[in-house]
Amino acid sequence: MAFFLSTFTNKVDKKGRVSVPASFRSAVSSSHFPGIVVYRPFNLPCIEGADMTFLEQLSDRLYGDFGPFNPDQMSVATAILAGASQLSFDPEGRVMLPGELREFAGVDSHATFVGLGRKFQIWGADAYAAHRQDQLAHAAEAAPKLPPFGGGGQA
Amino acid sequence: MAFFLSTFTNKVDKKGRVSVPASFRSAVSSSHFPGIVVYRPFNLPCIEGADMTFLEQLSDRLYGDFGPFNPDQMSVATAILAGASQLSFDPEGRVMLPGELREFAGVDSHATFVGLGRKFQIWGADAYAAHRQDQLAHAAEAAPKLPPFGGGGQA
DNA sequence: TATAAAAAACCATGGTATCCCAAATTAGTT
DNA sequence: AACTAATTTGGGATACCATGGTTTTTTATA
Repeated sequence: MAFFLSTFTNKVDKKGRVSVPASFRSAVSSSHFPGIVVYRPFNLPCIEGADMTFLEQLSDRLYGDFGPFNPDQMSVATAILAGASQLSFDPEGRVMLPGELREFAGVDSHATFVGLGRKFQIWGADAYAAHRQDQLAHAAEAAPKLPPFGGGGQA
Repeated sequence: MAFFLSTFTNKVDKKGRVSVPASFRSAVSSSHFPGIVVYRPFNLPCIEGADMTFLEQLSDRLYGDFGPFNPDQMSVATAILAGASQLSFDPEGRVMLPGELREFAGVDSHATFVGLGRKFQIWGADAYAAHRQDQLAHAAEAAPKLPPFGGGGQA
């Protein structure tokens, strides 16, 4: 499955197109759907994205464990899948971000792509600066509280 | 098998025709039956749909899990399979929703297609807004109870 | 068989997204 | 520093999609 690293800020043109960072594009290129999938996260004012495999796994896992008619499963499916969009690349590697998500995340002239491993986030350039400060401060005190990783080593 | 994402609201014209979102159409195009199958769900005032493969798989699973003469199996089969309709597309990609289901779901001037992975729902535009609020609230408390899946957590 | 009603095919249109080509910027090399 | 390659950005032309209406075919009814 795709893996996303690093941070990139690209322009949003007046048609609403944004270049997806080249390294993100090559990360999803081997996926079933050659593009990205974006959705609205529960708690943060940003756009979240991943490759299609990520969402298919989520969906199939939910259906598989509970059958297609479990209320808990359906609510999570509705929350994430219903608000998600498949975005395919144009020949230059750009996508069109859905207007609803752009508004929600406050992405207007610039979009900041933030690699977070199996998924990534897209922020309005200004909102991200503040968010990053928060996260750095929080991480310093959260890290010692994490349980040990399975293999004994650390990432 | 077909995979449905995102939410689209389309108009129902006075003849009862609705455009099925293009991405849903291409999702079912490789299926055995080149159209959608709709049925009345158990608990929700909406129409549910999927591709033919989904229903076949549901049927196989019912028979497999319960045997072909189990009362539970029969009631589920009767509820879903017996009331299901195959809808094929007109040359422009529209279908006619069965009147009975439209009434049941309160679908009149607009139909909201909600992608939920392997299946989707069709709601009256107004009823869906309320439902989505419920689902988001419910999902927030249901999500932590779900088992983790590969990739390191959900939104 | 004739007629009405319904369903299906056909055609036309506005709006939007996508493609295609080209320029500008950035990164990497020699 | 100069050159080359890759990536990002911009804009005009094109294709696609949702929608509305008209005509033809089918089905049901008298």
